[in-house]
Amino acid sequence: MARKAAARHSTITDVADAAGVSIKTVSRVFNDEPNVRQATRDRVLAAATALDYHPNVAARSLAGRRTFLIGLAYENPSPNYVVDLQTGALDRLKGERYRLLVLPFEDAVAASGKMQAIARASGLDGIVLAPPLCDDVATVTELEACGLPYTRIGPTSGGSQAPDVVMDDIGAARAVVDHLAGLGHRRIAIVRGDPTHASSTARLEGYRAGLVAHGITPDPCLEVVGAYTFASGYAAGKALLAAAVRPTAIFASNDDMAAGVLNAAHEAGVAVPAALSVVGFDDSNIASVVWPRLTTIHQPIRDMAREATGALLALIEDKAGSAPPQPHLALPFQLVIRGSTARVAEPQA
Amino acid sequence: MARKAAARHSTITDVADAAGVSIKTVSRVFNDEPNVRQATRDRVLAAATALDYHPNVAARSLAGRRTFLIGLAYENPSPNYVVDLQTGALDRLKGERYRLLVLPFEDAVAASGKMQAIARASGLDGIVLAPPLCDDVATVTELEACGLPYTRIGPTSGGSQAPDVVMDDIGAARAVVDHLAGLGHRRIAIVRGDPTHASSTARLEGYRAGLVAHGITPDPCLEVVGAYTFASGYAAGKALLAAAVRPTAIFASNDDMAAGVLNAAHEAGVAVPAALSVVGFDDSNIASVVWPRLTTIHQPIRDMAREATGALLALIEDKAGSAPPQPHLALPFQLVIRGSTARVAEPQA
DNA sequence: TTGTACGCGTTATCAA
DNA sequence: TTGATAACGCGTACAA
Repeated sequence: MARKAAARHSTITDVADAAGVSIKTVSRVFNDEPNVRQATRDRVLAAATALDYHPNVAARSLAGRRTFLIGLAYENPSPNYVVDLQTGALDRLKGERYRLLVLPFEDAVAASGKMQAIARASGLDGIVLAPPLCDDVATVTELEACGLPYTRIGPTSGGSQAPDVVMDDIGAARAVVDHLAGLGHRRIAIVRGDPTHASSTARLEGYRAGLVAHGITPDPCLEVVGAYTFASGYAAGKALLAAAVRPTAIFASNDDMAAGVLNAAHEAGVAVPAALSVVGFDDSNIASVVWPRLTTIHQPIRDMAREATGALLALIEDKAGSAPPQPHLALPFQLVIRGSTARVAEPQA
Repeated sequence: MARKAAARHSTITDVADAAGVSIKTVSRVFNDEPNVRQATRDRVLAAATALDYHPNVAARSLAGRRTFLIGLAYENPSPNYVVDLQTGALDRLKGERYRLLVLPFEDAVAASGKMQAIARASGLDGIVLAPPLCDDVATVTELEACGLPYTRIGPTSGGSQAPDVVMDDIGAARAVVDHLAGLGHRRIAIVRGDPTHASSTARLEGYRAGLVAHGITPDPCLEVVGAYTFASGYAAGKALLAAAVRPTAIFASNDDMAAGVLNAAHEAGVAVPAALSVVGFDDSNIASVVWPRLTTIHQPIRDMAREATGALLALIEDKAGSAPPQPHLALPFQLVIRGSTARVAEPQA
């Protein structure tokens, strides 16, 4: 197999010569700078097309001191969530010169303190931090210190000047409890997410507040810890359904765990939603795919990623040092009622 | 908010000065080149650490004529599949200097013929082509012509010199039918995938061959076209179950569609697997999350992506022009039997 | 509106 | 085992 010796690509000089102009003019054309006569511009473009010229990314990066590369850092076990994140970011980048590097981490601890090194090694102009890295203190302070532009998706912790996009997790969890209580449920259990994720705590808080608002005293026995994975939800469901007094409703802190609860219920012969209501969180793909389809909180992950990416671009382009236009953005959640919740069978006193 | 003027990073020159050597020596150290005395190497490394030196990616790319960036191009509606693909590729890249750019396409047609431009605009050293782009003639011939290194995951079409990693789709589909026939099923339906994907055709072929091998005549009424999406599987399931004579088993060409079939069955009050067996394909996350869990074909997507990425690296590094060591690799599938299949209720003559 | 000259931070060549 | 120096292709002052 003869690998052809990849005929050297034409450069800006070639185009300049062919068009009879200086390289600076070619540069102007390709950077949409003003002060180029239309005729000249056309000539350059024609020459470029004829020569199949494409600006060399590396040279541009070196001379321009920017790589047009941004990173998306996350640590999440849910494929649906991850793809939504990526889709949102990529969406915003469409039509821009920026490219996206995905940076999945096994666990946030592994990334802690190494983000700057990673950014430099990868040549990033900026980073979008998704949960739970957005709440990692070491990462945030490091980024803050080295001046690398970054934005955060769904952070809970403060201590950062960076723009972020959030959703009201507490309010959303309350809305879940409202819905359930409205259906007559009083023994409402929660399956928490990974405790190291701030969202896990926020949802627990909203859950408790919701209960209290409905005159129900939070019961520690009804709060079981999961890990945002299907398996952890399954285990939690099994445990909850094996209890002497079963809950009539289970609120899982994400859809994957809710699916696990659903499976546990099926195995135990507990009918959903007739004998047990189940609620998820995220409205990821999985929520519409299990049976019955999950009542859940729609979290606008794509939109959040899109906005966070947009804010990052603004930050990067912002040479003047003027404050970013939208430092903190809150996107609304939405309770999506599907088939996994119903009026409680035997209302309890 | 005072954006700090990002104190200029130290360069190779700084390190060279600090270590009392030439920049070439520093370069040698950072590129693991031989012929550097250990003492010198240590001195350089110490200086680099002290100065917090990180090689500039852009400069390396420009001078070295390689970006250490590879692309992963795909067009797939299933998040699970996509994440598996990415994970496999990233896996292989771990510890390497290469970085990964994800290139999702809305539809292969949009990418057709533009791959080279994209590669150049993104500064790619090479590309991994996942289905269905791996079978796009325009893309392959274009890549072949411009000499950009690429490898393919699961291609069906030939006409390419590039290394690829495949799985025996036909054999896998036959194995599904074998399993079903072994359980006494004779009215076995298939939900096909997107007809523009080569895998769809291969699985259909294996399905038919399997039937014939068991003395069953393929029935066009039992072959319905889907699109590899949950919704299409749901629709297909509804149609199949509404027929006068129902199939006793449905083989969906991927898990997402199988989940759709499952939902249709639940809605129609058809018990799975008691009254209907359902089989998926891929063994993606979704297969273990629905109820009952899906009997399916485990497709080693991560492994395939890992191998294809490895082959790409070999191709890129291969300056000598020697033939790639493993041009075509076939990875084995595996039939995973779970709860969605069972012996047929009323065997038919 | 256009062009000249320099620098960006490496790798590569060749000599020492 | 090391080093001087020329590319690499493009952006940016500054000049014309």
